[in-house]
Amino acid sequence: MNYSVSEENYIKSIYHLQQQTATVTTNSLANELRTKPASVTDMLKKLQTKQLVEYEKYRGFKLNANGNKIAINIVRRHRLWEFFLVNKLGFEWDKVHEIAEELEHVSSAELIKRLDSFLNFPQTDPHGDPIPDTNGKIAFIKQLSLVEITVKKNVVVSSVSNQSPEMLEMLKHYHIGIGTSLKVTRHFTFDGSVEIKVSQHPSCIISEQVAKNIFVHHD
Amino acid sequence: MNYSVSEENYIKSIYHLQQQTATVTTNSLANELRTKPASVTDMLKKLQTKQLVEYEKYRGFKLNANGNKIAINIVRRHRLWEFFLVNKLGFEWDKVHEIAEELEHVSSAELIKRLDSFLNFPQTDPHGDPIPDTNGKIAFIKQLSLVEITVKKNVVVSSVSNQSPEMLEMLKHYHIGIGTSLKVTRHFTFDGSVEIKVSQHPSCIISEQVAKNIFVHHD
DNA sequence: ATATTTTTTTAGATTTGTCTAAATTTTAAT
DNA sequence: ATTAAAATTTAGACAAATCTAAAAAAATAT
Repeated sequence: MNYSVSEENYIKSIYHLQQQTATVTTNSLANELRTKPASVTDMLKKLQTKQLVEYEKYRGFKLNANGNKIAINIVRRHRLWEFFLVNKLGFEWDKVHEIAEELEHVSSAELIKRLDSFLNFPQTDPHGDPIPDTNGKIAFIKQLSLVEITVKKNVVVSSVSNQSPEMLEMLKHYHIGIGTSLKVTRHFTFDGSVEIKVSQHPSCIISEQVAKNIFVHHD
Repeated sequence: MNYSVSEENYIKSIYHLQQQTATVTTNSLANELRTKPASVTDMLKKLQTKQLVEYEKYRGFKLNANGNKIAINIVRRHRLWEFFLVNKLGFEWDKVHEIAEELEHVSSAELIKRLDSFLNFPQTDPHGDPIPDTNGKIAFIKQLSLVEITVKKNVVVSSVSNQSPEMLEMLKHYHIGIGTSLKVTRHFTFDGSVEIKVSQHPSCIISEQVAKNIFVHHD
């Protein structure tokens, strides 16, 4: 089965919202897709007849197994393209989302298979999010944000949850990117800020607001 | 200005048909786009109000300067993607058209700029067709088909006008691809077939029907 | 030159995805 | 437990792109 760009966007958005709340509401989806609740209701009926969602009037909805599989495949395409854009075309990671949003809808499975191979089967996208494999399996990486890390352990930045240009600017300033090794040297309880040490650079202090968005794993 | 996928497909098809006949008819365009003449008339009115075509009722139509610029840009995108698919992802050249047909509508100019640079500013696509530059300039390559070539001159295959899998199969058998050096050793006047010599391979004879589709330039 | 055929356009309908405004249902508040 | 507020759905409309069938114009054949 093939789905329209619009259908795919709905499926993907439901998938993303489900990561936070098991059941998605009409309003939250309308908000995510920058459309109107009435449009969501219309599309949801369609996705229901296509057997992609479980939907009960006034009760919210969630993807069924079938819908989930399709969502994960879209995520896979999206993240592979993001990897391509950053690592082959040299885009900054805050510029690729919009373009990958378009590329992800190109429908050839053979294309994605070859792209994956060309990129050498990457495990994560430029933001550190895992790329689902062909079977839809998503590698789970136990990650903790900088505010949760015990001091003096060596950790590697694995993802950043806020992907705005403003965040990128800060990270550049702190010399932090995906894969950067660092160490938390101190937690300040007053405002929750943390002191970190990135090798080759002097220690610096980052606010709790920023630290919360930086996820790391032990190396 | 941004154009819909459908509009872009119309613009591109008009452009291609114009290569053969200066003025394009409703029927020929409907045929090219596998749609109905009535749909063509509808869209043509739209393209006229958008100032992309010169259109006179019952009289056929052609792209104006503006429409032409847009068409060439679409062709540029299409051919760059074809080059990528063949030379980076390893697709056979007869498999890439359909996929490039989708990729060409991805709208980021920055993407194409970087893709071009990543591919090292290729001059021609995998079928030997020239890739328009950023300004829409298309390198003109004087090409002659094998039936028009004088014997014993070294020539290089620059394009093949029939891009069917059947043709690709034949070309493989003859060890011919874009860039292949060869020499016409004889013309047979009886059926128009030609004998050629590809270095490292024994001479062989190809039918006029095939030879007509193989274009070469002197090296 | 007139009739026939072909091509093109118009008129009206259809599908997809969206919207506004009104109605309905659920949730929260007193 | 009612009432007020919020969320959701329905009803009906609209734009884009397409279609069929009929009408109009142009090309052609006699």
